[in-house]
Amino acid sequence: MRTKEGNKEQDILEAAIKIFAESGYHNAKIHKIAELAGVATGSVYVYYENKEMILLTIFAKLWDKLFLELKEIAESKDIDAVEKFDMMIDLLFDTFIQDPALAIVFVNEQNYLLQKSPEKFTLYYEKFLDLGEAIVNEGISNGVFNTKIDVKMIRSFIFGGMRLLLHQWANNPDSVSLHHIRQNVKYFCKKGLLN
Amino acid sequence: MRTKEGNKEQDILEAAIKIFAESGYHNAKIHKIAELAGVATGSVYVYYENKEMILLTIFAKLWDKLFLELKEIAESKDIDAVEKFDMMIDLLFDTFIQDPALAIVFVNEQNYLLQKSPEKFTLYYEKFLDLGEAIVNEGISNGVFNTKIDVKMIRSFIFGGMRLLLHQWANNPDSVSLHHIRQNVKYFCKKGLLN
Amino acid sequence: MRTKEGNKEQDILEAAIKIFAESGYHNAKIHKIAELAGVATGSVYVYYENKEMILLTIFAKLWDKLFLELKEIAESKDIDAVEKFDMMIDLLFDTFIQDPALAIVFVNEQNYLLQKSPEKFTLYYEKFLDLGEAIVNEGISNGVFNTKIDVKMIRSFIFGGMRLLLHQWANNPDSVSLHHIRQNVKYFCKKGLLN
Amino acid sequence: MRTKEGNKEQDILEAAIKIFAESGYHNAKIHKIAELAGVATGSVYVYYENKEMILLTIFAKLWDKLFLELKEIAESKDIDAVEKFDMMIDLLFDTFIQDPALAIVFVNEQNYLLQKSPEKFTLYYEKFLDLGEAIVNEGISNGVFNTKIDVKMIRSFIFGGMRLLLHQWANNPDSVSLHHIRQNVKYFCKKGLLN
DNA sequence: GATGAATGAGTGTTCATTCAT
DNA sequence: TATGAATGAACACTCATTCAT
Repeated sequence: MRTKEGNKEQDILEAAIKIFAESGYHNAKIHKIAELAGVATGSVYVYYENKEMILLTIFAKLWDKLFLELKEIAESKDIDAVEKFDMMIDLLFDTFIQDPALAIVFVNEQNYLLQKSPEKFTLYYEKFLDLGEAIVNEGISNGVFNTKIDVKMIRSFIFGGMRLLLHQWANNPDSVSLHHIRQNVKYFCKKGLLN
Repeated sequence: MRTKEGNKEQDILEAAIKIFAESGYHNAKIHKIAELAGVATGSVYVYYENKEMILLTIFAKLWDKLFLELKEIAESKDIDAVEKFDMMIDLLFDTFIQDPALAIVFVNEQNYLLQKSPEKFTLYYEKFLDLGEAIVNEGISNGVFNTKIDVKMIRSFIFGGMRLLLHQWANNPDSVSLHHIRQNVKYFCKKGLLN
Repeated sequence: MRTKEGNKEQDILEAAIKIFAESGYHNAKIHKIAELAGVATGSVYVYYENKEMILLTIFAKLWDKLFLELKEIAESKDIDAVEKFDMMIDLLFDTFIQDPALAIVFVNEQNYLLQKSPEKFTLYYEKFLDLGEAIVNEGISNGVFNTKIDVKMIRSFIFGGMRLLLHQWANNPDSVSLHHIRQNVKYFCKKGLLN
Repeated sequence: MRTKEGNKEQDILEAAIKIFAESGYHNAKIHKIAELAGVATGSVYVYYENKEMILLTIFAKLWDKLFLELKEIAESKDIDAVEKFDMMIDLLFDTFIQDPALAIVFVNEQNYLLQKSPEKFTLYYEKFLDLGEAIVNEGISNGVFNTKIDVKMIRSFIFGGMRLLLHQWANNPDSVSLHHIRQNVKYFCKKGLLN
């Protein structure tokens, strides 16, 4: 039989990220993804049920990775809540710094997926946000973060703020230093959160 | 007095906001917009060059309105910077509270437009953000806001955070009180900004 | 507005009959039908929901016409059952003699439709067969047709026999005289039916 | 002894009959046939050149079998023509009673093959019909069947009639007794044929 | 301006067939 | 022989846009 040489499944996913980032999900053509991945058009459908499943897989893998890494941070015993918060911000920035195209797809298409197939999707990302919430709650319990804020709300606020900054950076990586963005976000958020 | 034609132009725009909110820009059908507006499909093209121009017009009007209202706030002599900041937050929330469908379109499609036709679009929205920046800078000059933050960055951060909260609210208006969101945002941001 | 000139709906149907007859329903291409009808591909879908609906419409019109004409025959007071039977045979032959392509489509695709969408289809054709059955029953009541046969069965038998003969004729109209076929069918069936 | 390979060839054929009966030839998927046969998709092509050859093989085997059995009947010295006719009808009914799926394929796809590849196909089935014709001619020579009918025509008529009845039965075997169908067909045909 | 029938380029998806192993 | 991953040509159907009236 003709066997997989290399990893077509992964090649297709990476090609899709690039094409989705360039043209947006709705204007991306399957045959362009196949071309970039170096496979035949039909092969895309050997690995993915349809176009939407490609997008869903991109997000599932992203959120899974983020969740697992944040989990390790959140469960560390010898790190205080403030530092954990810092590390969470770093985790997000570091993830996208390594793959700006992924950052663009993430920023542009997350809402679409959320509206189109919430049932397949919400889980992945709620789990991540829940961990972030836990970190802030830990800080509140320890008396370092103040009690006046609604954590569920602020976690979304911070997430949304970072998303937009990432978007601006991913579309024009040379105009701002990601390090600078990161410092500002940390400073601003911690000032808002600390007692 | 608005002529009959003027009404159609507006009817189409309002219908488009609803349809775009429901289905997303890319899945919205022109004939559905025409139907909802009570005009023939072809009439849409009497008033708008093409589909994208409808979306662009929605955003242009929105940002224009926001800009003009924020300008009035920013230019008031007898209001201090902190209060101006509060009023800016209120302006955004009040605008979208009156038209949740508009809020959804705004949140979901802003990025698309920004990427697709930045030349036609960026102006509108930069002008608004510039005013917001000016308010914060005023606070810094007056010594009430701290100097450690990069205002350009934080204006985007705050904007992105509010956008996501609005999105969650617009999709499920009953789950959270907009008043509650607003209080939290104000509290968190001012704590982050104040000296 | 661009109005229908001529009768595109009918043109498409006639083109479809020809293309279906030539290539069979499954190998017929919509764009070939459009081409033959002298319209754009998309126009086919202005008049017909999809490919299957074209086929269904062909059959619906055919059976409707046959039913109405047979009804007139069946209800005539001054014609005896044997003559009505003759006229029924003539009706079928005359219909297809006028449109051999229709005969081919009818013979080749009736089974497919019957299996694929019986709910939309059976009605039309059952009504025709019921009338044929009534004619034979009338002959039985009058004592001219014999009582040993199951009319429901024989009506299908005769129908199937005629269908195959029509098929052979439609595919090769010059090889046999339809008049000859008709005489034989009438002779054979009446001999089988008469007391 | 059948080799393993021989079994696969047969397994595929039997699976194809079932799948063709269920979905129709054009909607049948090769991979479904392979699955049902318990072989890999590619193996189908080890035994059959292509999809059409599978169908052709089904018919070739069927007509071959029918031909051989009818030949034995036709050549019997001590059976008269009328009885031979009866036996021919029985042969057809008995064949399909044993394999209703085959009956469905036979009825639905015979026309398609006839049109698509007459050169590869007509032979098989003409030979069978010729034998049937010979039986009727024998009856005519012997003076038991009447001379007014065109035998070539009536053989098709009878064949077409039986085909439709078989189709109705195969699709709904419980609604009618095949025995009953058979009696009616024999009675009707012989009455039509006899002097 | 207003209409809506007509257009036709465009694309996601299917699936018979191939072929390296 | 046997496999099943890989292929890519093919096509039904969509829909933004046009334009004759």
